[in-house]
Amino acid sequence: MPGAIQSIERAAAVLRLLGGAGRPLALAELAAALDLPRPTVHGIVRTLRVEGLVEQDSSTSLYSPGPGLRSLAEGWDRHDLRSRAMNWADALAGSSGCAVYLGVPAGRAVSLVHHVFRPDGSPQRLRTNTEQPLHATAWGKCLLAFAPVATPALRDLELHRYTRRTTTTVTALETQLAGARRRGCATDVGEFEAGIGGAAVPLRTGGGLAVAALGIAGPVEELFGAGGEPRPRLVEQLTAAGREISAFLGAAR
Amino acid sequence: MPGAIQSIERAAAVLRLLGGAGRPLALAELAAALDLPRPTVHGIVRTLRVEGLVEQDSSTSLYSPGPGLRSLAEGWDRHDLRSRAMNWADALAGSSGCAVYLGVPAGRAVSLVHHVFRPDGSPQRLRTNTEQPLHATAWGKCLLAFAPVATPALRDLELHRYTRRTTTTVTALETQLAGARRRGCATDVGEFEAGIGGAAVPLRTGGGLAVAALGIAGPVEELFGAGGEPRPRLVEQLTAAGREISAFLGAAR
DNA sequence: GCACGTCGTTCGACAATGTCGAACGCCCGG
DNA sequence: CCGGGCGTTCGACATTGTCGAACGACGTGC
Repeated sequence: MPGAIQSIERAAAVLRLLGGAGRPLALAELAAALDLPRPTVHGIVRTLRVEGLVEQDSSTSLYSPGPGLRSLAEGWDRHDLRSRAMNWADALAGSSGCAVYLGVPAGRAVSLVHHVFRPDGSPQRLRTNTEQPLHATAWGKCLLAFAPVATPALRDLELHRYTRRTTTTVTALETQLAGARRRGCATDVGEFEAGIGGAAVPLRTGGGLAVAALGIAGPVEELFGAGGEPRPRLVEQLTAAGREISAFLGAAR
Repeated sequence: MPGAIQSIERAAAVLRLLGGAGRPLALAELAAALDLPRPTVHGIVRTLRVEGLVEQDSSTSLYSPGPGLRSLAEGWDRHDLRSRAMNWADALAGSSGCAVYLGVPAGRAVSLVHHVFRPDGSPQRLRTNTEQPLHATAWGKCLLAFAPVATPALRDLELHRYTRRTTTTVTALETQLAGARRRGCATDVGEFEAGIGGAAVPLRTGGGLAVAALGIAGPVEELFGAGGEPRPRLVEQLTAAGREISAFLGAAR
């Protein structure tokens, strides 16, 4: 099919028009400039609006370039992400009673961009801006499972042993990741620090692309039930927070 | 059709993936991440490459975000445009023997971002960063003709009279613009300064969107033949330069 | 050096999919 | 109150994108 895809060409033209004209444009203007019927253009801008690449003023109904364009060009940077997720992260710490971490991929490791202390007043060390292994933490495994293109291939990881429970073989790690994908949530049962476990869910931007992991951490016996499964109440709170942050990052209102 | 357009959604997802992964990606990686057949993804990236939103390394054939993404998000700013067009503008002045201007839309006027003196050594005043009327200069009319969304509607212009030949009615201006569109080149026969004429062609970015006008200026009798038509040799040089700059700004390849 | 795997790419048939005429409700100016 | 503009929805049609199959090139491990 050596030919360009029509609708994508047209969508690009719409974006260029909106960016080039320094002011919000009406649908009819776009349609006239592109020499296309209004319903056709409307379908395109509706899609772009859902993707967050175009905004529509709710009162004038004029269209202008959306915030997603910038993030398309530059990706999400860590500070951006942190400031947007902070409110939910704090609330999650309060409701779950756990420490909360926000991790993004950084080469062969996961970098923690945010850390909320567990709200019980116990002594804790701030872990912001530290790096942790991908294969031994809930947030690391979460990124491996849901953001495969932003993380190294499994066979390129050094599966260093941190505790007795650390996973050190590729195949075992793969089955864990498959389970995490199925469940929508990755876990760590004391694999990095003995006795300290965690659970993490992906944060996704507009297109469903995972860009970060939101995790909670605490004593293993507090996070996990007898069967080794994470406690449903916590998983629910975690996934709910993840969904909300994703919805906020993601374009779709 | 209250549903998103599939191919545009997918294209956006591709762009996000390429932007999110900090490294060039292989086609197969994209296909795997999107869970789509490789030919399907190939069609999408081919289109995006033509649009300049994606680049493909010719040796590794890996895909990465293209330069057009940035210009999508920010449009072309005047300094950018100037630096990119300068080489050709200087050469055009040399070969044509005329002064060369580069104009961009600025509200109800055309703003001159670059000015090359005519190479005959005659005394001239630098016009960079001055504004001139849209309706009375070749570059202004060029923008009106080819960049209608970035310029005001004709009826919102004040058609002020500068010389005896200035066009001061909307209908006359419209027929001139139609002629310019047909010819691909707008002209000015001493309508702003008596005896000084000009000709201008649009500069287009990736999608064919006109963002600036490239013009030459000189004595009317030098630029125009007896019939009032611009001299073919000059028009040819001008359009050739415009094509080359557009190709450089433009995405393709 | 052969066979194999994987890559990016092309071809082509099918049907899913986007396109666009017609029509709706809405707001504004006459 | 009407006429004309807007953004938006509906729906039938056929255009158009999708994807299985296949090709040539490249690199690898028997």
